[in-house]
Amino acid sequence: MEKPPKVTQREIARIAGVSQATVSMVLNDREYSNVRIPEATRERVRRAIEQTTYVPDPAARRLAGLDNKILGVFTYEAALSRESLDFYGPLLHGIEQEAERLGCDLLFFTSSPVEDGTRKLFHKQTRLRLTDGCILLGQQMDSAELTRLVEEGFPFVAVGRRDEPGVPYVGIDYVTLTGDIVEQAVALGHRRITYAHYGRSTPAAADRVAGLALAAETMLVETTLLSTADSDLSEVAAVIANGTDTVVITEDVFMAEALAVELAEHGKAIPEDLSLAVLGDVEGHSLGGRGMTGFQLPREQLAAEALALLQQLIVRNDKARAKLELRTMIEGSIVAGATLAQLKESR
Amino acid sequence: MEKPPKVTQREIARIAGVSQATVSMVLNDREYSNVRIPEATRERVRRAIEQTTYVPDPAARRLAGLDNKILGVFTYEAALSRESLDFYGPLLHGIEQEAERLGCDLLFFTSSPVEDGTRKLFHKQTRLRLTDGCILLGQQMDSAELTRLVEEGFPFVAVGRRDEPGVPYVGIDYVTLTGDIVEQAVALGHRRITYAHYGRSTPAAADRVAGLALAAETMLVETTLLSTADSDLSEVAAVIANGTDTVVITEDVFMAEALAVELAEHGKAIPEDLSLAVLGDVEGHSLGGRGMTGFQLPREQLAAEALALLQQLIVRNDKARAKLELRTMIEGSIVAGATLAQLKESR
DNA sequence: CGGTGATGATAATTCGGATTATCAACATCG
DNA sequence: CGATGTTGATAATCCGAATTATCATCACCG
Repeated sequence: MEKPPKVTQREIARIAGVSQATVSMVLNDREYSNVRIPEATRERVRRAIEQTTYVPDPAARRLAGLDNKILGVFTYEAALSRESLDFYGPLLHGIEQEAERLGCDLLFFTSSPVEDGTRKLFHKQTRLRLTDGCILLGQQMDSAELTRLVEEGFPFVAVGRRDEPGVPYVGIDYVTLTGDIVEQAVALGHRRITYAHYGRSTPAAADRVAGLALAAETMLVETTLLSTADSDLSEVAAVIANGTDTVVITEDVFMAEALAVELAEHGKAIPEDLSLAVLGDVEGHSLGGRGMTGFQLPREQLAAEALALLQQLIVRNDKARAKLELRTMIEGSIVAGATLAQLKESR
Repeated sequence: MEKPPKVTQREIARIAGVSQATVSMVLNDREYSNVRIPEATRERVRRAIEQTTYVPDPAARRLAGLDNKILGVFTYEAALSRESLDFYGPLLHGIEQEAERLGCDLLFFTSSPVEDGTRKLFHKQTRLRLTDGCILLGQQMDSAELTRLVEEGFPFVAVGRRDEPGVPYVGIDYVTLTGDIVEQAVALGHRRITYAHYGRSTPAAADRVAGLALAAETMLVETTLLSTADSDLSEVAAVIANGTDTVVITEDVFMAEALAVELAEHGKAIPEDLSLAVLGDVEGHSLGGRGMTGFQLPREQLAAEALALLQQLIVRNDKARAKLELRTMIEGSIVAGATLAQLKESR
């Protein structure tokens, strides 16, 4: 009751009548330069281990330079709260599944200190180095931190496209998806589109704007950009209601829902008076019983691929690593929905 | 680009012109037996650290016997899948919040091998020892593993009441809650109750049965127990429909929903023909627009208290630890709902 | 019988940081 | 002036496992 004397290799060695080094070699089943251990001895060691409750100390293994089979999961804000789970849930699920497949444990950096509303990856007591590598999730990634990770050669993968050079990532191709939505709007007769967005400067947000601009140019569509960073949502709604654009595209489903309410107050019904599409995942959301037009994003796959890439970065040596494709874009798909409708001739 | 030579205390020492030992002592701001370090030297070391990107290696710290500020989270099945999240979500949220408060990271043992459908805590490569202590979640806890943890003196806390001696836990008082439900039924005129359960042998399941028995005896109520382990749900429904009991209590909300469907086929409406109550959390669930009668369980608080207790087990020395209350029961509350109704006189 | 390999296994070292045991240098006291 | 502190800081160890350097032993060969 008083002493839980932990079992070490030394203890195993004593029992089996061999040296600690022998125990280590049997355990890892390795053949070093000129070391040979006959089956008889190996067996003796194995039996000694079975007699006890020996488990290798992961800290010691790590210190000695071995893999730990621990992958870090860093989120720039709390990931497990009810609200965050909407976004992080599928990602975490994908990560958990893939980690299970790889035989890795997951370390969540919940202790990271919060500065300016976002967690800092590097701090005086970061347990980052305990992991073999790390997955980064969140919109608020800090460029300086990413760059430092690259410089230090620490294995990591960002979920979401990033601009910083050398940063490995797996992202979603919003440019193409956005183009597809515009194409659909055009096919339904629309020529004037308003994009209501948050005015964020993340790569994903930039890609949507870029996709929109590209599609507008190709398909001769006029676009109006309204940012809720400049004016609040009711103002945005007023501008739309008084304008002549026939389609409203929003950055995500939450803005779509809020905007629809505002527009209704201006007497604009969707999709009768105005079509609506969302440049984000719309699964499980609907507007007045109508399915929303938007994206279906393979978040679980996204996360799983990120983890798989991370694993590759960890296990491959430098040469093999150089050949890896560090940046992957994944295709999402369009959810037709019913909020983007044929343009009425009546105009 | 080729060499990320990690910064160690030795390197800091070289820069500051002191010994590694001095660096360590400055970092931990400790005063050993007869060691004194003047402010001037401390400052020199601190500046050297600021010049570099030094961060202590957690593996080395751990090996040297210090706290790691890492708490383990062990679940007996995958916790982050969409279905599991129903149950684990609030618990994990509570854990995350409390961990953040305590400044601890969380290690999820996703690599634990699955045997007989449930994960094993102990295996040849368990990273358990990397953590300062561990939280156990899930219905399927393995008695042998719990006992071994107790024997080894490893700090841990189970979420949910356990029978094994010496196991610290934080659980929900199902006995009292169940009694309250019965009391309510009696107040509404009911005297004959059927309890439909899964026939599990977990402590929580046993507590519900015990609470029911206790209440039945006190309040002179007749109870019938039906287990879906013995017969399937439609049979259970048939027995209930043909019987004379006026209240059905189910073990959880899922069984309640399924049973309600079956009962409807027998022409029994709830609560007109039969009252229904659930011995589990009913938040967010309803039956044909009617709120369910059942429990509201403070899952987040439960998890947070478990983590707080774990932290106490870790930081206190043996003596102080002996005085700790290792077993805590938390009170949930009753959700009145509308599926448990006044008994019609017409009988 | 001395030399040369192959065998089997161990002692010694490393990893990075914490802690203990020791020591040098200088001050103070009687 | 020598004994005794006091200050300041270092060398040496330890933690547990991985790996390298070395060393016995015995067999076989010429």
